[in-house]
Amino acid sequence: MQYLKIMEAINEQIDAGLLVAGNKLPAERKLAESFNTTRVTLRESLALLEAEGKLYREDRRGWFVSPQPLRYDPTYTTNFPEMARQQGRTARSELIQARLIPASRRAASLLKVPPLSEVYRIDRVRFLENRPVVVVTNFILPRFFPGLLERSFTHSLTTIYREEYGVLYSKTRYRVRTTSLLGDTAQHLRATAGSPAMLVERLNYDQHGNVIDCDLEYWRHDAISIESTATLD
Amino acid sequence: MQYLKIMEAINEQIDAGLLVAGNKLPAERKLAESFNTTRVTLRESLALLEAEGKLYREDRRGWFVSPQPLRYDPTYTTNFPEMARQQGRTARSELIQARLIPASRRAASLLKVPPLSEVYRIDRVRFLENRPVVVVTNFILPRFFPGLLERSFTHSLTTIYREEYGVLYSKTRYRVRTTSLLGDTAQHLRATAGSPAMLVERLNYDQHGNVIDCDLEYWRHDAISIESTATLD
DNA sequence: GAGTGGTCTAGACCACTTC
DNA sequence: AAGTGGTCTAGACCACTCC
Repeated sequence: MQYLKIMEAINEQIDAGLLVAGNKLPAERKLAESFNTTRVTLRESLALLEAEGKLYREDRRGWFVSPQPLRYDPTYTTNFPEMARQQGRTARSELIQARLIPASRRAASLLKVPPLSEVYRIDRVRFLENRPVVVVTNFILPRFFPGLLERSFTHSLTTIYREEYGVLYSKTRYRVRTTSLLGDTAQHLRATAGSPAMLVERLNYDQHGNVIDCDLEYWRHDAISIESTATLD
Repeated sequence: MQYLKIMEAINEQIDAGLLVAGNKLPAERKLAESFNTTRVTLRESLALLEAEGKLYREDRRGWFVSPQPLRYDPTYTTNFPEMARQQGRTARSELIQARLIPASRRAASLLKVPPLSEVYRIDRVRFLENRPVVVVTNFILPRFFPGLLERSFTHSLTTIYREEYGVLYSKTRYRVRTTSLLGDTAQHLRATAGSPAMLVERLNYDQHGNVIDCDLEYWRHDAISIESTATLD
């Protein structure tokens, strides 16, 4: 069980601060040599550290030490840059696309509309300290937001909802699962296909109890820690 | 990218119902041969399906198709067997140990007591349909539950709290992260060291607002889907 | 006892990043 | 142009499970 020993050795170097958050590790061949093993075995150790959220990979670019995860409370409406700012982080979003499309099967089932109904779809990538950490896809019911696509998306969606349409989030239903990154989602996050990820799905209601939109969030799983408080009955 | 194609092929067989939840896959060598590749590449595909939660591994026993995940709402106090029953699942718990010990660093920090304060520690494994899916460790403040260890643990902790000590859960603070299974935890779950996992930490308060206990739950990550509803302000 | 999964070796080629 | 990570091959041995 070499690979466990190598994992522990690298782990200790991280905890001791010899490997700093955000920094790149030496090349795999060099690491393999310094641990006196082959690349295959070394990569097993690295994959383990990736699973634990201590390291992450950028496709073809190498291995990096994971920064602290962002604490994410699904019961808050706070927009993303604001949430990041409260934790002393630097955040920004990039729009991938915003279009009117026939709802995907998953979106239709969440929004409880017939399959292929037209909905707005907005895709964005969000960055923490210039690292892409989450791809967010919103599916939005057009009847509550006529002309939404003509707006600019420089403000957060919640702000546009509130200020231009008088719509407030009042309730959210969320689900969290682990999955892996594939295709475009992986690419936007600079991840290798198959990297472990966290999927957060949310279904949002307005102040009148109507379902207004849902979102699918694919997170680099080391970048997020889901935290919340609940009052029980 | 053979391994993606193999992954898709196996995925389709699962979706088509050719591979049934809970069933074992053919031996790795046979699968490798039938996909005309080597074991190393095949195992990459299997690991990917494991990351997605479609397959799971039992250490040295082979690969199995994952059953539906249990929907887990951290804001409910419902005990585990009851929660499973409501979803038509068969559940049981096994006690690993129950002792009075000096609090670990993590437990002391969560419970906000000095390091090495004495606390009860109760470890249990929980099964769904005879598959071990989660190792739960409770750290309990003894001053609220004198003589707790003399009780039998045939009932759920929440029941003992309520009926024998008049203590009710009123608030819970929870945190969800991905991690990997190591050491004893892995063994209790029949998992290979390094298997992906979901860590749920909870800090529980009684009806007077006192912290009474905390728990660390290491889940086979394919066995759980965290779902909840929140009302926003 | 046969077969299986866990682990490891020692290479190779390619496409991409980086300089 | 050099170096790197992504992917793949073709083996091997051991400890364990299962019959």
